[in-house]
Amino acid sequence: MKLLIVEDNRDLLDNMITFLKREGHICETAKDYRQGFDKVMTHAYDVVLIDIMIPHGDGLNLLKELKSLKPDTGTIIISAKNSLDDKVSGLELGADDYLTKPFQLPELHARIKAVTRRNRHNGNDIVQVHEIEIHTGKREVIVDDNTVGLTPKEYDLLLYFASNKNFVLSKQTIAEHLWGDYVDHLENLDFVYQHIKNLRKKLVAAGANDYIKSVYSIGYKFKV
Amino acid sequence: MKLLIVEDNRDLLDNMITFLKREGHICETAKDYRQGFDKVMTHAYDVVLIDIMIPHGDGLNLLKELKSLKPDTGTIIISAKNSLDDKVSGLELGADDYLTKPFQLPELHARIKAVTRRNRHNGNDIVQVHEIEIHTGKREVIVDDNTVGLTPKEYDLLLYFASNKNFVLSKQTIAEHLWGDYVDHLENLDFVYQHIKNLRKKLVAAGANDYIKSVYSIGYKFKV
DNA sequence: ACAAAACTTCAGCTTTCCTTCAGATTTTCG
DNA sequence: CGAAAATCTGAAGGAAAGCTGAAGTTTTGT
Repeated sequence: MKLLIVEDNRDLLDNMITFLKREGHICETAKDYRQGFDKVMTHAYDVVLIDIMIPHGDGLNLLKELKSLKPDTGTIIISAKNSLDDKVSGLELGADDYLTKPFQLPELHARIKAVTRRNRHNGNDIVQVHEIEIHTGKREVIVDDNTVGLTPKEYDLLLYFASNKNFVLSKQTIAEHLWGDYVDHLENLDFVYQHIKNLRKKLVAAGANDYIKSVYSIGYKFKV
Repeated sequence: MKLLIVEDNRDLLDNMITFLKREGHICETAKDYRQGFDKVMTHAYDVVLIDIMIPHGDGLNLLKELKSLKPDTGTIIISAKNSLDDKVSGLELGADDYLTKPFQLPELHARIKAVTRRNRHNGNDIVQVHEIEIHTGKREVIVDDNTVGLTPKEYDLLLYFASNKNFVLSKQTIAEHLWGDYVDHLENLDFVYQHIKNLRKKLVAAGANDYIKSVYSIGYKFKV
């Protein structure tokens, strides 16, 4: 999952990044309103975490702008104060959840998952494509009652495919979703082949159809 | 899709080209006002990306000239400043969209697609010509509920025809659109015949009429 | 600190697509 | 009608993209 964290407290930011990366997320960061605004306007994230108290403007403003332009982006407000006012205005402005500092990182993670579940998968924990079940809560994939042992990258890849059924995804887009923006500067995206191959092999071995179709010179399509 | 990028920052330009080529687009470039003006006046593009801050003149001027001469060319303004003035004047002068540096390349791509969708296809993702449906998002062509397996060139060719129904397109113009402006220096454009032939054959085999009419000594017309 | 798992790189192989070539067919125009 | 130019066609060669197994590197977990 691709996240943006708008937070100026360096220590907290580092903690969050370390933790969330370990959980398998791609993390981008912004340290103030301006950076946050730029990133938010120019890129798609699954969830944006916004600290209300950030330099150069109000986090609530950023939230408002984000929600008006990209209403289906998940948003979580983070605030130092436990003030009811902030909470109410945050949720009124369209935040999907609200977290008060200090918080436990697993709690944050749980909320991120909950928000995307509500936003992307119609409140459903399980993404199902015919015989393939993706349990997003447990990060587990099941085909015909057998769990398929996927590596993190393979899992992300499958979930990304399943969330974009029947659309052509360029190798570029796929790489960006799984590795982050830095792949733009790479001249070689061949490593994608490996994960496609391994994912295909495991799914087929588990008894699923090979829904991953290659689209010559562009990328792949998860065709159902 | 055929794009022109007017941008003097070499690094940014290279990044954009790499990315957009990977997405299957033909990219032409101009590094200043003069080059941009020449290219724009002498060739046809689906979308022109213009950096406002370019040598030898104002990007907004170029935009104005382009829009007055070829109003249906898609245009996206790129600006380093996050100034409202630029944005307003850019959009007032007829730009179809506006992007602030720094931007993420997928965002750029999304906007290019959005602009052409609005400009060329009446805001529709599906281009339909009688029994032929071109699903631009899925990169899929369907005739009578059967998908037609087209190669990249064939697909581009068909989409180009379908976007220019009933207009005579010269072989030269077609070649420029599919291969880029470098075909100007070629004395032999015979390879176009092949793709026309293959496209015709596949469409007819799928049960469609042969809308591609040859216009002797000129080129072709997609007649509906 | 070690072993296991995951990721990346590399080199060779297969497939798909594009271009070239040579010859046949059609169109135009004197 | 006949010749020249343009177009069409099938087949072959070459180029590019995709696939794969194995080796090397990094990361993870104990």
